[in-house]
Amino acid sequence: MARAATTADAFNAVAEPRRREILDALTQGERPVNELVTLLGLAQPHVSRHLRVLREVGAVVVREEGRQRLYRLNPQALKPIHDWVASYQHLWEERFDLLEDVLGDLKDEH
Amino acid sequence: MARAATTADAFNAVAEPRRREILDALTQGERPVNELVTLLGLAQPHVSRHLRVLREVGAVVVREEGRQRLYRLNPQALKPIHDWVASYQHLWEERFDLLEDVLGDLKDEH
DNA sequence: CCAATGCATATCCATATGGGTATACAATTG
DNA sequence: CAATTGTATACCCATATGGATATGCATTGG
Repeated sequence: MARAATTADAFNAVAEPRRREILDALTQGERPVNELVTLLGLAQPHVSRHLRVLREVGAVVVREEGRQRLYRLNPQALKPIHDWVASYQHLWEERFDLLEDVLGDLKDEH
Repeated sequence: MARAATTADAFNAVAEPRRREILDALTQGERPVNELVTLLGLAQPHVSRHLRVLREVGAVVVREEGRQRLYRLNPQALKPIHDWVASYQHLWEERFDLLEDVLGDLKDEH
């Protein structure tokens, strides 16, 4: 049951490096599958499958144009990830605050 | 080759819902394994394994105290994820800008 | 209408992984 | 020292999944 039914989840979709590459490529704008194949250096069927996963979690949207399928980024799908990680942000930033406090104390001692 | 050698990667560690639960629980502070077992309602071996994955990507740190192992959150490990998603943030916020523009235009027409 | 092009899907193989259960171990307690 | 407690590991099983390759389809060009 490797990663139970988590597939349809943005976190999982983005856990795959290739899929992040695809999303990164799409920040430049809409692209046909073929272009992504060239960019990623992957076999076309693989790219199509990754795109399918991304589609299923809503991270990309397709548009048909002739025999091409133009994929476009749908950034909103990444918001849940952002929200989750953002709730941890203050935790690693507190470190800085603590460090600054310590440095401040050291200064005061002189 | 399911998710090739990605295991030692924060994105992958966090793709598992249970592991996010563990991290969420640790935001309250250091906790022994047993407590996490109770909190998650998972078998102890599973919790230990999830903790191992989290340890391997540096998301948690262990401290031995008697026969207990106290796990503590290491939020810095999540920063790469935050950085990556953050680079998409302006993309979904632009939507709001666009919407506001449209609303503004509608207003101007009246 | 036939060949070519652009994609999606199906199938096969190998492997990573999650849950279950048993077990090994170290530290603590009596 | 024996029993108990807290964890980590080892195994087994089922399944999700990534890459490879073949193939099915629809659109387009000659």
